[in-house]
Amino acid sequence: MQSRSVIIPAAGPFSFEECHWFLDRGYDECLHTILPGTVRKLIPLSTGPVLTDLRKHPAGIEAVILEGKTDAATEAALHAYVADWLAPQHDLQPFYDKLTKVKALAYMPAAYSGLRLIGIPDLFEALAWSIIGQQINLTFAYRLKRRLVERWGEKYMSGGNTYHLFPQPSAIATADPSELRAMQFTGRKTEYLIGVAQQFASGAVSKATLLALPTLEARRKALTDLRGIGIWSANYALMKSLRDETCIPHGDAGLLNALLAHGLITDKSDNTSMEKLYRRFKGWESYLVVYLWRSLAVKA
DNA sequence: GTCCAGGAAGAAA
DNA sequence: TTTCTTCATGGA
Repeated sequence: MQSRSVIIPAAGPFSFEECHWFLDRGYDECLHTILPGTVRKLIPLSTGPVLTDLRKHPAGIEAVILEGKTDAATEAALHAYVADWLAPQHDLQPFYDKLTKVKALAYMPAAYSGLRLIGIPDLFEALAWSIIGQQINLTFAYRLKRRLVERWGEKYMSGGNTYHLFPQPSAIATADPSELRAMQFTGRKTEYLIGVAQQFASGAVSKATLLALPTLEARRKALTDLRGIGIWSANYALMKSLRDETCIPHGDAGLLNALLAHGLITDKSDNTSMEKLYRRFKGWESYLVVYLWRSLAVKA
C-alpha cells in the first residue's frame, strides 16, 4: 500500500526540530505522539480524520498520510491544517530583527531559530484547554485533558495503538457533571467546560462566528462573555486558535517569570516596562510571548 | 508543611 | 475601579 505525502513549504528561518521540541517538552500529551524526528497525529479534516506523520523536509515539512483518505481534497485540507497548526510558511525575519534590537533578547534568533507559534486550530479545544489549565500546574493539566479526551473523544485504532480526537462540543455539552468531578475537575472547571461546550454545540459561538466579527476587540468580548473565559483565556485563544499575532495573555505566570528572568521588568506589576517592551514588538506580540515561554525551558 | 501553578468570578473596599 | 476571597489540587 502506497503512502501519500504532502509537502508544506517553509519561508524564512524554519526549524522542524524546534517545533518537534515544543510539541514534546516531556508532558503527557494525548493528541499527538512524539517519535524520533516525527510527530504523529490523528488530524481531523472535513473529509475525515487522517493519521499523519510529520517530518522534516528540505523544503519545510513533509506530511505522510498513514491512514485515511488520500484524495486531492484530503491532501489540500491536510496542507491547510498543517499550515494553520505550525505556520512554516510564515517568515519570522521581521520578528528576529526586532529581537536583535533588545539586548536581553538578542540571543533568541540563534538559540530558538525557526520556532513557530504552535497553534490549536480547533477553537473549542483551545478554550477547553485554557479552562483546564487555569491555576494548576501543566503536569496535572495534561492529566485532566487526557481523561477528558479518552472519555469523550472519538477513538481510532491503528497498528495496535489507539488515537484520539479532541471531543466534540456536543459530547461535553451533555456530559454528566459528576463524572467530570470524579475525574478531579473542580466544580468550576466542570461548569465552565460544559457551559462553553453548550455554546459551541448550539452554534451560538464558533470560529466562524468569531471571524465574522469586525474587530479584534469584538472577538475578545465575544470570548470573555463566555463564563469561565477571562481576559487571559480570550487572548490565549485568539493567539493559539485564530493566530492573531498581536494578542498577549497578560498576567500569565510563565510570561511574568520570563520577563523577570531577562531583567525586562523589575517586579510582576511593572506594567510600564511591559507596555514599553510590547510597543517595540507591535504586530509580533504573540511571537514575543512564544519565545519568552520557550526560554523558560532548558533545551534538551 | 509551604508555595505556586500558562486564572476566573463574585464580593468587598 | 481596584483589590481581596474563594475555588481546589498536584508538584516541587
